[in-house]
Amino acid sequence: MDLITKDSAPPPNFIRYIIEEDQKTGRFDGRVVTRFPPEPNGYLHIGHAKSICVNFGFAREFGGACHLRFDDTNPAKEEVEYVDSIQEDVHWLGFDWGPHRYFASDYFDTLYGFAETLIQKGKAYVDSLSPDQIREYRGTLTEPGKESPYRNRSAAENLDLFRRMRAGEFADGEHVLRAKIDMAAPNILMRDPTLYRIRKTAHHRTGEAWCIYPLYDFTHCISDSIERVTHSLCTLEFENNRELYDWVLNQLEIYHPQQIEFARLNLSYTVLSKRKLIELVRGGHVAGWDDPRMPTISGLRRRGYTPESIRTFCKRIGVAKRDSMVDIALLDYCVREELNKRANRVMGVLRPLKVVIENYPEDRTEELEAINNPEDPSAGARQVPFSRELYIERDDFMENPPKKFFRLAPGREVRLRYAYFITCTDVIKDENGEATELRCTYDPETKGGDAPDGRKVKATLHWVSAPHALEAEVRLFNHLFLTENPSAAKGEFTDHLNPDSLEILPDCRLEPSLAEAGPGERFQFERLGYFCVDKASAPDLPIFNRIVTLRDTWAKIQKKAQKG
RNA sequence: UGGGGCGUCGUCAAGCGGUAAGACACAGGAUUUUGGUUCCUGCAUUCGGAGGUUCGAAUCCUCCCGCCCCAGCCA
Repeated sequence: MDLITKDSAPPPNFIRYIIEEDQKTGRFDGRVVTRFPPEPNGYLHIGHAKSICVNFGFAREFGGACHLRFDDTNPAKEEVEYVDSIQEDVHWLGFDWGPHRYFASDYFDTLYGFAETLIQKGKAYVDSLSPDQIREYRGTLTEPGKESPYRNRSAAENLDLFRRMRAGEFADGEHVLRAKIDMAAPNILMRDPTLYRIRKTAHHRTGEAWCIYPLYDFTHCISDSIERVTHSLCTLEFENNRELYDWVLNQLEIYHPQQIEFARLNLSYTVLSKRKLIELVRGGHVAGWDDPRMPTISGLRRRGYTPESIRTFCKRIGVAKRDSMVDIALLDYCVREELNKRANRVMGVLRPLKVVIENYPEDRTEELEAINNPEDPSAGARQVPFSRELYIERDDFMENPPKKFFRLAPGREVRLRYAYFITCTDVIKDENGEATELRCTYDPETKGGDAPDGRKVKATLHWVSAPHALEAEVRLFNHLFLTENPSAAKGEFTDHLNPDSLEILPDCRLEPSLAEAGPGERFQFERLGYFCVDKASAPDLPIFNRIVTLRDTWAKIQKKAQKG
């Protein structure tokens, strides 16, 4: 089912205005070509999802194309593992680049040729300063830099040196190729930026073919040009690079796309920088890139988020130039919204409390009908077994209930969903005074959940028949960080990790129909939240991940009461 | 103190000279065999600040203030 086409039109934003204007004036011959250019040096996260939705979204909206291009110009950091995961994630999100999959490394020959062109035009030179010297010569934010003594080598000498760089005659760092622009430029990026460096490192695609590699500013604009990209959409931190982007293409006098910058996504209670994400993985703070607490696409996928909900989220946050921090509650809302319509309901008890119905026959089992999804009549109904011994949620019983607690308590009558009204008659406790078992009676007249005499109860509880229950492990996830913006907080961002971000409940009891559920299947556990069968789940040890809780008014009331 | 950007509700975000959309969050209420869903209702006399132009300004001008980015042979 392609839900993408059903997505309603996104709200207006400044980039659409630009594209619409270009369409009107016939700029780029009415074409719209965008690109998503990840460097294969890490896993994609929800910040990338925004960029993917923006780029593929505009392409689709205007009947154009969006290229997937791997920006693989730094062999030291890049690996095939990452290109595989990136492709999987983009597809999973629901986007298709069709035949347009490219690698910057495919352009190495062309790039090299353009570099020689620049040299011949006197617009690039081989510099032999050390990295430290280059830094010193660059000047500072307020002081101009000074020119390298090698800046005025002849074109012939530069060409010779550059060819010998390529031939491997020099060691790493001995020479670089630099653009000859202006060492006094107020934009530091224009102070003779480095175009090529020597790196005697094997590349994941080109192997040993090269020992010099082009840098981003030289590669990106030319790659866009080669691919006839029209609108090169990137994040705000590249605003300073635009001047250089334009400079290179102007010197080369080749096709010239327009670079447009928008704000990257920041999400509360998590981090979205590759460096920090890598640190979480390598530091063992999470179980891996696809740990369900991670904001990576693979983490969200394993957790149970749907691609549709992530797309909806990206549409709702909009596209603008303002630095912002989006409330993660909006992401929660987007999944709930979708799963409410799509997920079948089921009953599962996370923290079991035994209940014995004293007046219910010991040898009896009834099959009760339960509706699969009240939001979707076509989802039908199922049978759920009921018997004398049940489990209910510990939180659904209180011996000394406060004012607004409507659930089970001594002497109180409540409804068991789709079953009967029961009344608690006795509480059996352990030596610590902890309730271990409830003795109850049921009213046979209330089968199905309605009392013929019209009497009401204030609560309906979920339950599972003890002898029929499926034992399972359930993993609850909470915010990875305790603070809204860990990157801005004092100390190391890892100081702010939430010690309770993962809670494993090893002894849960679920209704038997769940035995059929396979990895990736999602359900609403009534009154609790949405859950997804984990990829490591097995018949002998079913594992469910909590995607997100249901909205919980009772929890709010409790919190308010606590604050007093 | 150089250059490039950005400042509209708690959080995102429309608005582009005609008198502040929408969403999330939050707060009430109704319906409910999920304290879920759904449904109502409320929530910026004001757009970083101060001046100015105009019949009229969030939108135009001036000055000021605040925040972000740039000194990798990373992207």
